[in-house]
Amino acid sequence: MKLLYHPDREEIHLSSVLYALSDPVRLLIVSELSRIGESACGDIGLPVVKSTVTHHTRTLREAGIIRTRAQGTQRFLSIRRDDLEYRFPGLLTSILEAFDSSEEAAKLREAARNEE
Amino acid sequence: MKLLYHPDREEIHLSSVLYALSDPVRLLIVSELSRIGESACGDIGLPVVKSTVTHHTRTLREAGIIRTRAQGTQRFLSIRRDDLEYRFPGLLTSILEAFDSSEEAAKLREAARNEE
DNA sequence: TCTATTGTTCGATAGTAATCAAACTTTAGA
DNA sequence: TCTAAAGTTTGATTACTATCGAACAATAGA
Repeated sequence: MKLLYHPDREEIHLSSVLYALSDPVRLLIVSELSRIGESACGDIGLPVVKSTVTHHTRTLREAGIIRTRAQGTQRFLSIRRDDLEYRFPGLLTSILEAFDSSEEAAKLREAARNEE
Repeated sequence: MKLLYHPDREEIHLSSVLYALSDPVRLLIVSELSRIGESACGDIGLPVVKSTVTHHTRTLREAGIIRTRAQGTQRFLSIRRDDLEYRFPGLLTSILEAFDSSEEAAKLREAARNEE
């Protein structure tokens, strides 16, 4: 397996983080990780196919938002809370609160349920 | 002159806001507006040509982040603080604090000075 | 060893976007 | 009425991206 690149704490850039979080599917991924904690890709209900999930998780990982840990055939994802809080205090919290109370989140979660 | 579209408070969406703020030049525009208050486009020192500024200010306006007021040949820009705070409490503050203390901001401000 | 599971890679498609230069519009003021 | 100033529009370029399906790789377990 390829080595999974994770940027150093100091190499996490605001514009990349905001870009990564500007996609609804990626917001849903992060919101779910925040809600249920570390999870395998496949355990997160998402309204897109596997290869698209890979694309999004790579975007989030390379932006420094999530950490990917390989175990067997699975990839476990978790939020890099400490690093994000260190770099951008309060940012993730306000974004997730806004997302979780949005219509957009509700619609996506429903789309994900219908895909199952 | 065309009518300038501004989304209603309730039509401001998180992903559009994050997308609009994921561009360094647009972050600089918002940061400058926050620092010096309402300003004409041309009074904000930016490292890009006029037509590109128009593009970026339209993106910010259509995302609901800034308001554009026409007066004479000028367009005065200001941040929609109340609407943003209502929709996404704490978000803009944490983004601007992160940006203002970043290397990225320093570099852009220097590039803008050299363009003058 | 064979197979099912989990996720990645690759190729294609269709859409979007950041940038610039050049031409244009609108307005203020001489 | 002319002209200069401030932005906008348009067209071109270049680059990226969200998505899917199909083929692939790696691993756990029977």
